[in-house]
Formats: sequence, C-alpha cells, structure tokens
Amino acid sequence: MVNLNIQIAIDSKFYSKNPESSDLGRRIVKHGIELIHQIGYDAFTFKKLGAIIQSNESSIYRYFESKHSFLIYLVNWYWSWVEYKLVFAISNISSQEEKLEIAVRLLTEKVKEDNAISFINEALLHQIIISESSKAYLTKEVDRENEKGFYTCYKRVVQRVSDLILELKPDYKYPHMLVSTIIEGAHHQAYFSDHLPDLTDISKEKNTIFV
Amino acid sequence: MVNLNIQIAIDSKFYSKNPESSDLGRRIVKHGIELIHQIGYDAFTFKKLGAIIQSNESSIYRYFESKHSFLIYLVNWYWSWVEYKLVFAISNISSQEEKLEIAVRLLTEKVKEDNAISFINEALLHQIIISESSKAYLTKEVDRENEKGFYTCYKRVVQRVSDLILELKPDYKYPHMLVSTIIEGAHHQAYFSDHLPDLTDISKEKNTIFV
DNA sequence: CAAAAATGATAGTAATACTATTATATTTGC
DNA sequence: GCAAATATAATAGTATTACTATCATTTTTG
Repeated sequence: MVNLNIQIAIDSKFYSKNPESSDLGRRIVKHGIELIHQIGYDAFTFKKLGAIIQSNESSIYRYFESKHSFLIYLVNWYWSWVEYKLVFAISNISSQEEKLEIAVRLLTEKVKEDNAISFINEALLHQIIISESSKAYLTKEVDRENEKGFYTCYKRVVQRVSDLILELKPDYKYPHMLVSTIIEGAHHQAYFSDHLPDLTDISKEKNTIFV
Repeated sequence: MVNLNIQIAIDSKFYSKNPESSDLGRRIVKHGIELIHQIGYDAFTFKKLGAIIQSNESSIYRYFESKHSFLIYLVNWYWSWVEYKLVFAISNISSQEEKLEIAVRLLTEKVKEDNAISFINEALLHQIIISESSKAYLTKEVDRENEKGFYTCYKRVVQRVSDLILELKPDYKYPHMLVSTIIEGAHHQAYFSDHLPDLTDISKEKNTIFV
C-alpha cells in the first residue's frame, strides 16, 4: 500500500489525552505494542513500559486511564485501520463478488509489515489482536462497555462486510454471524497453527486459511 | 440422559490433591464453578471462594496449585464430559452421516441442566467454557503447557469428530480446522448473542446455531 | 520571560496470588 | 480407646499489580 500520510482518527473516548498529539504519546503506543507483543497482555504493566520509554508510570496514566483502556484503544485503532483498508480496497471495484472476495481476503490474510501509516507496527498489532483482543470483551463489564461504544469499530467492519454479502444474497439470514465467524475463525486458526497445531490443519509457515 | 453413576476420571496432573476424593474438594469445585460464573474468572480468588465454603484459602491451594490450574481442571473436566457424552451418543448408530450430525449437534447446542453425573453443574460450567476457557490457552505459557498435556481433552474431542468427517470424506483436507471452528464458532455466537448482538444474527432466547 | 502545560519522581493503597508456618481438628489403624 | 497420621484452619508474610495523589521539575508558548 502506498504511503498516503493518512492518520487513523480515534475517538476521544478511547483515551484521556490523545497519544497521537505528542512524542511521549506516540512512544507509549509504539513501545506499548512492542511490549505487549513480547511479554503478553497479562504481564504487561505501565511501570514496565515506563522503564522502556524512559518515562514514568504516572505520565502514561495521563494518556490512558487503565491498562484495559489501552487494550481497547489498540483494538479500536486496529479495526479503524482495517476499515480504512477495506473501503480503500473495494472502491472502484464494480463486481460485487470481487468486492466480497477482496474483503474476505483482507480479513483473513496475514498482515505484512507495511508501516505505511504511522508509528504503529501493524504486523505486531495484528499478532496482538489475534492473541489478546478477546480479553477486551471477555469481561464482566462487556455490557456496560458495549453501551459506551467500546466495540463499535469492530462492529462497523462486520456490518460493512455483511452489507456486501446482502448485496449478493439479499435473503441470506446470517451475514453478521458469517462475517464474525470468518474473522474470529481466521484468528483462532492462526493462533492454533502457531501453538496448538492439533486443532487445525494449516502449517505454521503458511498461516493463512488459503493454503 | 440417565443417571448412570458414572464419574469423569480426571488425570492427576490437573490437581495436587484429587478434589473428588473429599467433601472439601467437591465443595471447592462446586462452589468454584458457581463463583466464577457469578463474578468472572478475573475477579475470582481462592480467598473469596474460601469465605463462601467456610474454608481457608490455604486449604484450597492444597487441591489446586494456582487459580490458573483450577481453570485448566475445569476445562479438562468439561471436555472429558463432552467426550463421554459424544461416545455414548454415537454408539450403536450405524449411519456415519447420523453420527456426524449428532456430534455437531452435541458440540453446538446449549447444555441443559441435567446434573446427571456429579456435584458439578454442567450448565454453569458450559457458560464458563464459553466466556472464560480461551483464557486457559491465550497466555505466554501455551507452548509449555501444551507440552505438559494441558489441552489434551479438548484435542481428543476435536480428533474424534474429525475422524467422523474423514469416514465420510477421506480426502477432506481440513477436518480439525472445521471442527475447532464449529466449536469455537458456536461458543462465540452464543456469547455474542448475549452481549454483542451486532456481531451475530441469532436471538438471545434461542441461542443455538440451529434457529 | 512569566505563566501554563506537560512530564517526572516519589509515596502510598488495597488487592492479588501466592508461600510458609503453626495450630487444631479429624481420621485411621492397632 | 487412643496415639499417630493426615487433613484442615488460621495467621502472617511477600512481591507484585493497578492504580491515586501530591509535588517538583522541565518544556512550551503567548
């Protein structure tokens, strides 16, 4: 993808202070992604991150009110980015079938390092989405957080692809189910192929559902 | 299902002291399930559980070496139980198609309160599997724990159903992927229908993939 | 250059996920 | 029936976590 100098606009409800607005904020996000990728979300702390970026725990808290909301931020950034790629990829395509095929491919294929957009390493972020993003909604606070719009970006992507399906098959009854199953399924299979190979049939090397 | 006075045999690697061997052990498991169901795995602690069963944190640690291993125990109990139900349900069925249909139904339908087997509330446990079980393997210790056989019961169920598929279609290349996708997909859709309805098309009431 | 804003340093808190030790019940084998 | 063995309970302690609060220092900017 070409470098378009585009920024993913993230709703202000996902941060206390916009991390894109300062050098410190950008370092928090950049190195936060790297650290979560390295040690996992569970072992990740703002204190450890502070040590890495030579800043202070308390400063990070001024950008994100909690470790959980940092995850929510990343998840929403990711889905906003996917939505942007999706809209871009299917624009000017006339065939509905082709649009859908492009969409499904985009949702399931491995993210290659492109770094076209910003200080965020999308390939690492994609790995985090695969192994950590379900922790964003598998909590007792889902319902409250859903009301606050914590999962809207993901839902919007699902809606867009569902709409592509309905264009082709207006009577199809389960478009959202199909799309969320494709997305979650692709993530699971990628994780399984890396860690629980008995639960899949795809090899570690290829790691796509298109073998 | 009939009360057969059968016990699910759990491998000793899943506990320090067999909880089925004492009244305290059984109370730990029974009320542990209820408590996790109520407040979620994240907020669950052995201290809280101790208070409920009028026992002590330290006593619970003699049965399970950690909160995580308690989850692992429950997950393995669940899949051993499913395996038992599966083997039972397809025995004496001659048609391969019917066997597979029974298996898929069993893996995807809601667990009704039956309490046929023991002090474990299978319906509650099923809810826990849906919303918490992925936390058992979405950790940085997966590979090590997989080597120790922490996920064997789940894998065995997947293998059995994969075998049913291969009986019908010996050339089919992705049986494990299909089965794990059906299982995880059913769990996801059940969770979505309860908490994130925009990601599915099934209604809260029915909550099965067979609408 | 002074005021405002951002960041850093330090301290503190309640809770968590344990471990260790000791005391008290309970079971059992003779 | 009783001592020994075993199981359980109580208490205390540890390092860490996920924060909050306060104050000092640096940086920005009008």
